[in-house]
Parts: sequence; C-alpha cells; structure tokens
Amino acid sequence: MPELPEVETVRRGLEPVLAGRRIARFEQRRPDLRFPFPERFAERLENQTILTLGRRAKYLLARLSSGEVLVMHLGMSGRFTITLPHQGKPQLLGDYTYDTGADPAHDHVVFMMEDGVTVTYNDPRRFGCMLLISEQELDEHPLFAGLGVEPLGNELTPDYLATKARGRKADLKAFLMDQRIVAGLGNIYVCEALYRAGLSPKRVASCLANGSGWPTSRAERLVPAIRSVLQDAIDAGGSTLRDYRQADGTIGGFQHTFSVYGREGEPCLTPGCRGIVQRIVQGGRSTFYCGKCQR
DNA sequence: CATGCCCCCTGCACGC
DNA sequence: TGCGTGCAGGGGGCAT
Repeated sequence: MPELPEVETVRRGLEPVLAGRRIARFEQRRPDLRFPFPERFAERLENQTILTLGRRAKYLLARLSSGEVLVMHLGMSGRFTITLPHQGKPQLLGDYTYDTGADPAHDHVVFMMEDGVTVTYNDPRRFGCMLLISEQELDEHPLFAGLGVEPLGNELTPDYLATKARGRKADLKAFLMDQRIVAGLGNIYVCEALYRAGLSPKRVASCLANGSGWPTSRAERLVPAIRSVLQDAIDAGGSTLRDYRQADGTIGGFQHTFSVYGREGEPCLTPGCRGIVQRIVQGGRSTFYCGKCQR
C-alpha cells in the first residue's frame, strides 16, 4: 500500500485532471469496499466540482463545491487510472481504454469528468475506502480526530517525538507505525527511516526521551531520517511494488533505493558496515534492519 | 489509556 | 497441472 509518498504521488497525478473540474457522471459498481459506500453516493458526486485535491496522512481529500469532502484511502492495493477521451469520439462510461494491466473485475468506481477524462479506482483486496464528510465535520471525524502530525510538516520535531514516546513500552517500530503519532508512515518507510537514523526497530520507544522528557540524540536523528526518506521517495515518484503504478501510468522508482526493505540476507549498504540485513516479525509484519549499524 | 492480536480480501510466489 | 501455504504497502475492532 501506498504509504505517504505513494499517496502524495497519486495526488499529484490526479490533481491536474480532477481539481477545478466537474464530475459529469459517477459509476459505483459494488456496494462497498472496506466500508459501505456513502448513501446516494453518485447523486452527491455528480455535477459537483472538485475544488481541490489534498492529502492528510494516507487519505486523499477531494473538496467538493457542495461543501462535502470526498475522502479516499487506497488500502493495500488501491490505485487510480486516468484515461483520456478518444479523439472525436463521445466518451461513455464503460467504453474506455483500460491501460494498466489491472483486472477490470476490480474496477469498483469510475469518475467521468466534464471534459471526458475518466478516472477509475481499482482495488483487488478492497481494503480501501471512500467516504463523504461535510467539510466542517472533517477534523472531528473518528478517522481524522486522532491522527498524529504530518511528517513533512513543521510539527514533527524531536520534542514532539520525545513527548509522545515518554513512558511508552512498545518498540520503536510499533511506535512509528502508529498513525496517532506520525501520520503517513507505513511498513516500508518506518524500516527505511530507522535504518537512516541508525536505530534498532526493537528498541523501546521511550528511548527517544530522557528521564526529564527531553529528546535524546536518537530523537534528534530520527526526525531528519523520517523527513529525508519520505522526501526522497516523493522525489522519485514513490515506490512501485508488484504492479502498483502512479496515476499517470508511469512507475515510481524509489524501490530501487531501499536500503533494508525486502533485502533480507543482503549486505548492509552502510559504508564499512559488514552487517547483513535481517528480517524479523513485529506485530505480525516484517521488519528489515541491520543489527550491526542499527542500535 | 496502551498494547497485542485477529480480521477483512485477493493475488502471487513457492514447494511438493 | 494442481494444490496448500505463507506473504503482501493498512487499519478497525476487540480483549487484556
């Protein structure tokens, strides 16, 4: 799944075809994804103009002229495909060129914009979701109320991490995976950030604070590690695992830059380190790290 | 409140 | 070729 860099990449890909455009028709092909689709979903979308396409954590937020916000999450396998209209040919829903290689059986939702551009949401595992929430209620909605800081914003500081980590018994991996602490990190980028910071994923989270609650040098290292790995990934257009593609059909390249993720048994890339990347399981999910240079 | 585990679902790689 | 197993980028819900 798309973690923050992939969602941001998708947002940037969709923005030019969605923002400022009216949804002419909307097609919903099944009753639900992770949650049931909203009541009267198509009615509430059709003829609305998408004012802006934003992102919070791993959620895409399409602000509509009606005052509602279309909230979209890609889960593990969600993706969008943009299809341009055939030249000189009326573009009808269901009559579009499918160009991603994805199984059309999992095309659950189709947006047709006023200019004939089609945006299709495909999600084999259906862990994604779409919700309509009024703009006023967005911040108080259960999905958003508890979210932690945006890692690329100004609020992620060593002080913040130390405050949140103080007294925590969970390990660093679980702490950073917790969306209530830092919103948008996932399995890949937590592993990569901990590598960049030289911190073991098994270390207790409270090691980010000292006895007085002030940040330790570990917290000081972790902040730039998180920021840089996310920014580098965004700059590379996200990571492409299996058949994930960007909204415009091109493929992100950050997976070629992974230092530890998916590299079990391979040599650590830290200059001079003779360690081997190992895979362990934490909270039921794979963690990759070098036990030699990540302490 | 914090923590850990299960589950939702499909596709794919692997070993036999 | 077929089949069983384990694994996959998330996160809600529940028991403890």
